[in-house]
Formats: sequence, C-alpha cells, structure tokens
Amino acid sequence: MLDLKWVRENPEIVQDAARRKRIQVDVGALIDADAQHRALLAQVEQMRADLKASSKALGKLAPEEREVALAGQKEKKGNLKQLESEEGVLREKVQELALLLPMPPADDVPDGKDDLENLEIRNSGSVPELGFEPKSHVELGEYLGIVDIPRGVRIAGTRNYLLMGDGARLEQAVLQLSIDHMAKRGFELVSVPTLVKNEAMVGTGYFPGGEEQAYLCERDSLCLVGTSEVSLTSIHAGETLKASDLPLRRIAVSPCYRREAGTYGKDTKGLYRVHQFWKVEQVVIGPADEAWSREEHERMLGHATDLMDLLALPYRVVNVCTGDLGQGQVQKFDIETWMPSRGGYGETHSASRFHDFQSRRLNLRYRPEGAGKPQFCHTLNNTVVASPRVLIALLENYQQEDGSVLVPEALQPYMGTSKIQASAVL
RNA sequence: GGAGAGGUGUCCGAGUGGCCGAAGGAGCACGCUUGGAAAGCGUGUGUGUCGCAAGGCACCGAGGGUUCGAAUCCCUCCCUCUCCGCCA
Repeated sequence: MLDLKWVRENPEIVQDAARRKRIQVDVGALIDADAQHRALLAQVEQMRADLKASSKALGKLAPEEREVALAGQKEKKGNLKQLESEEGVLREKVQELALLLPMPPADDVPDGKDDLENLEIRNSGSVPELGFEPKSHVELGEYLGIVDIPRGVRIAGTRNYLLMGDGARLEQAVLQLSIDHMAKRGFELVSVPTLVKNEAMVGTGYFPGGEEQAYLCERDSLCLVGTSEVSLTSIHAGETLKASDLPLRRIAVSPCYRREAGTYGKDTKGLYRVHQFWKVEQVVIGPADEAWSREEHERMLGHATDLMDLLALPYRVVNVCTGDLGQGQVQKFDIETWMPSRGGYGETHSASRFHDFQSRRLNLRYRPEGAGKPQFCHTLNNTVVASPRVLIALLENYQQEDGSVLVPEALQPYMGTSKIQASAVL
C-alpha cells in the first residue's frame, strides 16, 4: 500500500514504477476515482454535520415543536443515506485500485524485463571441479535411497516427494544448523501459524494477485502460507509498537505451500520446484528509516551468505531487476547456489525490503522516541535456508565418484556422520 | 460440538437512547515542591481523515439494522473466559 496523499502528488512516479516492474496499473483511474470520492465524502460529512446539529437541537425542543421538525429530519436523513451508499461504492473502488499500486524500486535497482537481467553483484568464488561426470540429486537420492519421488507423487501427486532416512536427517540437520546460526545473531525463534486469514495475505502483499499460487481452504476462509514471512510480518498487525521495541528480529521454521500454477513443464524433474517445503525465514520489523533499512537489508543478506559459507556451497548474489521485483518490493537480492545438474546457479534465497508497503497494509506502526506521531514500520525478510532446494546443492556439490555424499563439516555434529552412503538394505 | 458470561482509551474500570470521544483511577509526560528522591499538588495525555486555521467527520470487537439521535436497542459474525463433551 502506498500513501494515497503521496500518490496524488506523484502519479507519474507510480505509473513509471508500474511500467518498470511490468505491472499493469492505471494510476489515472485511481486518481480520478479518488478525487470523486473525496468530493463526495466532503459533501456527506457536511450533511452529516448539519443533521447532527439539528438532531441535537431537536432533543431540547418542546414536544409539540418537535413533531414539526421531525418530518424535515427524516427527509434529510433519506438524502444522506443515498449519498452515503454512493460514497461507499466509490471508497471501495479506490481501495481496490490502491491495493494494486506498486512500490517504486530503489535507485540502484537495475532495469530489466525478467530474471535473466538480474545483475550479479557478488560471487563466492570458484565452482568445484569434480573430475567426473556429476550425477543429479535425483540420481544420487535414488541410489542412496534417501529421496523417493515416485512414491511421493503416488501419495500427493506431481511435485511431491519423500525424503527417507539420511535424506530426512540431512534436512533436519540443515534446518537446525540454520536456527542455531540465526540464534547466535540475535534472532528470536517463533513458531507461527501456516494456515492464515485472508488479512495476513493481503497485509503482506500476496493478495490480491497471488491467489493462484496459494492453497485456499475456502470452507474455513483460510489459506496455507507460501512462506512464514506472512505470519511473522503480521504478528503485530494493527498495533502501535514502542520505538524501544524495534527492531524486532525473528525467524520461523515452517512448512511452505505453493501451487506453482503456471509453471507446467518448468523444473519438472527433482526437488527444485515442489508444492511443499521447509523454510527457515528471517523477518525484521524496524523503524521508518531508509538508511537503516538498507543497512539491515545487507545484514540480513549477510546472515544467509555466512551460512552458505559455513556449508561451503558456491553461490552468487544478484541484484534483482525491476521486472523480477514484486509489487511491494523496493529492492531484492537473490542468492543463487551452484547446482551441477543444472550446470548453473539456482535461486535458493530471496532478500526483500519493503519500506512501509506491508506496514501500511497491516497497519503496523510504532511511536517514535519522544512525543512524535505513530509511524509505519519498515519490514524486511530473507530466507535463511529452504529445503529441499538446499539439499540439491548439498547432494550434488558434495557427491563423490562412487555415489556417496560427503557431509559438510558444519553439518556433521547434527548428522553424526561425515558421509552418506547407500544403505545395505533397500 | 453443547450451555453460559463477556469484549469500552496504554491498562483497570464506569457508562442502558440526546448533556459521551467517553466519568473515575492507574500509568506516562511536563511543572511545582525537595539537598536528592518518594509522597503530594497542578497541567497534559487516543487514532485516522479533511482543512491554512477555526473546526468538521469517523472510530467504544467487526459488519449490518432500528431511530431525528446509538457505546447504550435489534440481527449476523469474530474473539476471549467458565462448565460439559471430544481429542494430538
């Protein structure tokens, strides 16, 4: 959500933001509807003020005088109701349009059509030379008996899977390592709802627009989240926090559900694009301070790349271009991790900052130090780790010629072993 | 799932048709007082929106309705609490 007052004064900036983000929005239509609405609202309020004043006077009249005045009041009331309903229709229209407005991208976001035009800004170094023909994580997983896609599909349909034994343990290990890693950095672990109300989806900017990507439980008017960002960011919706409470730095580990509608034929093999996965997510709620927000964004990116360094996985960081930016995102850095079977990097993390886009929708504010007016917070989020996507990188980058997979040192305490081998019994 | 009781400002709590945007208290802020502090006293203390301002309008869980007029009456929904049932 954008500040409508600001939009009124800067419609061309918003329209340009939409163009750069490749989002269809008619800012002019909104401005017109808003102007109409406000004119009508002024009229309604004037009428209401009149009616209120005369009603008040009416209470003090003698009974016989009152009878006469009542008729006039009734008529005015009728007129007011008519106007009020027109005003309501317009108000809804304005709100509907306003929910679609894009947040303008930051200055240093590169212009571009889609993810192919994202700019690499950092690279962790060289990609390992295996010296033999690498297997895909699907082949490795099957050989080791730790990934079972066919049976996952039997149970739950396409894009589903089972992790068995060391596969499941490797997942738990990497999740637990991530939690510990973030705890050291002062993040509070939260266990959040993953089945949430519409308000949380709208508040974080996923709705309207993202309904196709979400599993809806319509009977209960609830929705499965695609990320715990939705819940973490919504925790204080409607509240006015104290400045001294900020920033709130939290993580959640949760299952994530995505329909992946419109991706038929894309990444159909393996664990890359699946309907259900686990993610450790970091969310920060902070003060309305652009400079701070930028710094925190970098820090959050650093928490994730530090973890990748700990896992010794090759990755690069890209500055996501305008066309690949979401409606509410001001700036986004993706971490892409090297996946030998793809012969390239695959997105594993996404660090976004939203300015006050989500806060406005969530009505999430804080009272600045001193006696200032409440301000909308700034919100940011980033992946810490997502599984099974990270497993692809782990299995493929740490594979040995014999099909076994080494466990990175950082994970060994959690796995209790330094190597995953085919089990004797299959 | 069944029965009952409730949801008022930062908090507690009063308020059953006009004098209520809302008593009283606590808290908080500022001032006085003090060697300093506590106590005491005084003043102030919601949000949004429109307006240069004066001021207007909206908000007493949410949404509808009755009424000239609703925190107060009616309906629907949500949430909380108590008891019963069921259950990981």
